[in-house]
Amino acid sequence: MSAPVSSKAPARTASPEIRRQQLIDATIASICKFGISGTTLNRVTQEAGLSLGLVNFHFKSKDALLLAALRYLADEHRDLWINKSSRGDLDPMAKLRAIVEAQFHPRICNRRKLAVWFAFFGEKRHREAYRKSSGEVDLERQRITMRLCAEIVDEGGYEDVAPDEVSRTLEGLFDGLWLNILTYPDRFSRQTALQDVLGYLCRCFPKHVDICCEGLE
Amino acid sequence: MSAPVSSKAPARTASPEIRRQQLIDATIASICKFGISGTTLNRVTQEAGLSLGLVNFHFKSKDALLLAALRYLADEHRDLWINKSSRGDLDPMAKLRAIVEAQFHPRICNRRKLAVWFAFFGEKRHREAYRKSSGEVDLERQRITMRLCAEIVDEGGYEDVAPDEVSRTLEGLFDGLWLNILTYPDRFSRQTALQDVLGYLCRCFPKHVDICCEGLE
DNA sequence: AGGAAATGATTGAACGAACATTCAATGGAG
DNA sequence: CTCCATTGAATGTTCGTTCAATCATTTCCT
Repeated sequence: MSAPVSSKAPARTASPEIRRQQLIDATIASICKFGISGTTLNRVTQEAGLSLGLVNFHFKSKDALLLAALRYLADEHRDLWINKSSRGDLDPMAKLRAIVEAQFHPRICNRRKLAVWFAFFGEKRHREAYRKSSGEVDLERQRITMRLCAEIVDEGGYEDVAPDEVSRTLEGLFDGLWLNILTYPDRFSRQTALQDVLGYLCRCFPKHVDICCEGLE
Repeated sequence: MSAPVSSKAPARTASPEIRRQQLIDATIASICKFGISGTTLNRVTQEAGLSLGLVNFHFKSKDALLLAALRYLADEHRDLWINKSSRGDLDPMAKLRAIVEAQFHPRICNRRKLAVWFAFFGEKRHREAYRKSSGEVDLERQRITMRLCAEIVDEGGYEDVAPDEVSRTLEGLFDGLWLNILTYPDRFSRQTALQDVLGYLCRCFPKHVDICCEGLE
């Protein structure tokens, strides 16, 4: 009856890993609602149901907590496309499409998480923290899309397509459509964004149209 | 000799209009360096060479100052394309190109001002202020590009081009390329951005290629 | 196994720095 | 003299960080 290890026992004390994740989740929720400057340690710990002092125990400082939240999102995003884009059984266009779909996957592309990305983009100080922490992921993705485009150009003999131009355009589309989904959700959605990016790729690589545009509309 | 109205007289007192513009300029400079949350009234007035109390005299509050700075940028931006896009002597593609060129005009597309845009995008509270203050400008531009695309489609008989898709893609490219220019200036520049957007339009409207891509590369 | 020390996790009050805003006093122009 | 612009010290609030005290769990000894 007084079983202490019951399934619903809230566990007064828990492992650092669990507490760190709880705090990261609460930080993401708080940044979405109040922005980085409005995210106080009081709010984060309240959202997590923990006490104020825990943040500086499990993290060194507020900045360290913010960076941990950013790193968590960056890793979650990268995991979504890095596997498919290196699988040997997929052709270049399928890999490229996998990267695009990862960009607008519901787990990544939702108001809660988009708000965090743009919170870091919004101030020079945090933007530089972002570059140091996750800039390599962006560069890696751009390099991969550029290489995939080069392979597709070879396959299809697209002489008028410059892989570096396409890769830059894709990077621009990813961020810009994210921002518009966040700011104008009534005009931009995950679905229209996916359609627009794949539509662009269809114009670049029309002979691959059956691959890149299947299942749309 | 003791001329009081000399050219270099710093003018201890000035008209509200001048003071307001001084404070707006200083605010833009401060937001670029320190972000919105790092923009204190002390820093703004110090940057402007004025005293602390002047802000709440010429503006109601810090928020009102921020909104005035945003409105100033939005108007400056809109002025750059609204005229050309409604001139009767230009064909649709020339108008469309004028809008694209305004987006990456040096007066608009520089680190100082891009930083302010994304400062407002970075937090829910400021993002909503942006929507109320400048959201209509974005909607207006998207409507115009959509209408221009429809006219170009009629001209060229482009049956496979959907104007709403192109207008959404352009909006995405504008914001996303801005962000990448701000974050990765070594990989993205005004020049490459202009080239990439016009390159996209060339793929949509290949029969207008001579118009939209002239003078590039 | 029983219990006591040791280790680790948790709490929230207290502190000092930074901030927006107020306002009484001062300055200068007309 | 009157009115408007200007000044900057003072005020009250908010926030990150610290830390001594408390609680829970593990370890180790008998």
